[in-house]
Amino acid sequence: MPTMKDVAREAGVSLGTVSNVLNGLPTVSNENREKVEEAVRKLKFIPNTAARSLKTNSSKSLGLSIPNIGNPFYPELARGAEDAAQKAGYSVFLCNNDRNAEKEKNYVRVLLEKNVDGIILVKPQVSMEEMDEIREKCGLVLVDIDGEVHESYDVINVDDFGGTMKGLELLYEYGHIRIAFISGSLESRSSRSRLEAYIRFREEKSLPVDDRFIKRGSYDWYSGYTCATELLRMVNRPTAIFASNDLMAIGAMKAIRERRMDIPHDISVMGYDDIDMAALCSPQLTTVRQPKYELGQASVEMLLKRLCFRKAGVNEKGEHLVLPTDIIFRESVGYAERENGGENS
Amino acid sequence: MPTMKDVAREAGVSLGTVSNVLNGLPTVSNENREKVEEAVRKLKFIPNTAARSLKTNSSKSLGLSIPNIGNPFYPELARGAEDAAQKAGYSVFLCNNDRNAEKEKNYVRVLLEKNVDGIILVKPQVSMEEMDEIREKCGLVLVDIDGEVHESYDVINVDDFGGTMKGLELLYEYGHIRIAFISGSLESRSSRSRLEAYIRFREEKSLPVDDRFIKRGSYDWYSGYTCATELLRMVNRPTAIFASNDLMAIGAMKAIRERRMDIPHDISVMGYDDIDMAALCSPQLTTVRQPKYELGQASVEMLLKRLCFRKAGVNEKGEHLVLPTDIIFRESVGYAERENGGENS
DNA sequence: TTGAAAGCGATACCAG
DNA sequence: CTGGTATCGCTTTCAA
Repeated sequence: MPTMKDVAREAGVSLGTVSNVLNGLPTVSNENREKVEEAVRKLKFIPNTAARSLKTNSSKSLGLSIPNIGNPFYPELARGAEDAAQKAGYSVFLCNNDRNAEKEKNYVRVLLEKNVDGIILVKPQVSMEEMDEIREKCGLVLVDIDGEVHESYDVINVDDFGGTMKGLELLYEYGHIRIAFISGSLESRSSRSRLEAYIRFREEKSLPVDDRFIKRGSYDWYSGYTCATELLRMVNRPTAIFASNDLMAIGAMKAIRERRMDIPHDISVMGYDDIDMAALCSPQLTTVRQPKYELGQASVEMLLKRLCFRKAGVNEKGEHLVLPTDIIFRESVGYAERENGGENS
Repeated sequence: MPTMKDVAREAGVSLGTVSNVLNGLPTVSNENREKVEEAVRKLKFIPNTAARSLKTNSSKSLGLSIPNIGNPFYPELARGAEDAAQKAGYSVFLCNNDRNAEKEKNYVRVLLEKNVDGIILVKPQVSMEEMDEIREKCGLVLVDIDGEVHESYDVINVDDFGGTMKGLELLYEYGHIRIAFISGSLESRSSRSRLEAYIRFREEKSLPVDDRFIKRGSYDWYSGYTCATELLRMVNRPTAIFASNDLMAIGAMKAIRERRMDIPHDISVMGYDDIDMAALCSPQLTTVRQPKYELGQASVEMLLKRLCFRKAGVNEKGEHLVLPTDIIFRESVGYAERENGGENS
């Protein structure tokens, strides 16, 4: 492996000059620049990032910790992050923690050892103290956090409350009153926000809240399947099911089809996320779209901004971003049957 | 950020001793060991990998280049790779190249700069010369390669030919003769193997090869959809469709349903890969399972083995592994209608 | 504009 | 068993 020294020798200039050329400093004569570039090509020189990193104390790499790469939501987010990072000359370590706090902690440690310049924690599970420790060593951006956090932190969330409201509003416009809600595991803020929106919505519309219409799943398709099965067995069953994510909505549709009911004629289904599968299943799923790619992109951009501040020594206060959602109307939502229309009167 | 020097001072020992403790060398007195460990804890010391990497010329990290993280096949592979790497104390850089040769080349460069110990190229597009250059600098494992490659390379493929044969055999056992085949883009070895298997199968069973039954898709669901649409418009349409991947099979099912036909009663569909979605769609897709997770795992293990050889200076010849496939029988395949049974006689 | 030299933080060798 | 020290490849003063 040729080093800069070899390049310098080959080009007949000094080490410093090679460095200046490589870093694009204008303070090099054209003649020397060409000689160096020539030598670089000839030797197939590749700079050693470890050495640079050691000297500059910056590795030009970021860490991205996500809960579950098996959920199609996250690869999309990761791709957004990766693209944004690459554009800025950074690489990213993708860490899949399987929603396991231990694993997450472990990865953080590894990332810190790798000397990453910053870390993005999606659905972080580490404690406040640990976050503070991380921030002492590198930049930190929190995505989809549970609970409140000091305003000095950089945070990005998606507007779960608003998105759920919009989704429920759509069902309401289609005449649905008996709307069931399949929630995700309530440990996470986003799950709670969605559930809160459901409850608030019923209050605002003065609809009775029947607790039997609220089911608790765990974001995998099978839990959607079982929750829906219970819902369908009720004597006065719902005319619409709002699931907290698409995977559960798809599981619910499966349960519905197995009971030989038609979607959306007999019952409407609405999901959340807009994963690829939502457009692929049949009927195609009407859903609340989360800006997945943009989320990844925005977190990296926010992190990069933070790194600038840190380098400049400014202690800019934390940014708090909330990304909006859209409704994607497809086939799985239709008008409620008349017979159910008067339920509430 | 505390360094080993700080730890040494805090513990009242020398730098060398700290290093020995950190690396678990037995040549340290218990007393000193404890003093050092105490100091490490107190200072929250985290070793700097860049420095270590510079000295040892090993970064304890690997690069994994995949074609498309949006295809659910690859996250699964990536997870297998990551788990195996982590177990051995390695981290992995995930690089998504969007099936773009330029991007892939770029990533290879970045990985080399990062001083990764090895690179796994899935569906590599780089030239032979470039591969050789990579091998000069670090370990290299090729997964799912196109065409032949020198036997000194480490290669892992999945048994596409055999898997396709098994799948077609199943359809045959269910009485299907008029089997259509939707291929992927033929630039890749795996696609070609699957198509070759189809042709061979027809020869072996002495079935006529009707070229209109062979469609060429591009591995995304929409191409499966359009190919199937054409197939269904034929006067003497197929009784079964074998798609080269699940995404296309699912697209095909969509086309079939839109024509109000029943699966598998009117037509059977078979996929390839066994992505999560295959169990989720309805009817559930019968498919040829690829060992995705195992593929990632095996590539890392092979790479690690190669790294051992390299370190030891041995030039062990390349390993060539072919992973087997399974048939996953679900709902989308059924018996062919009698009327078609005699087609071939 | 260029070159020489001092480190960055760890490892590993060798003398004690 | 321990401590001192050269070294990895690069960046970054500082003098020439």
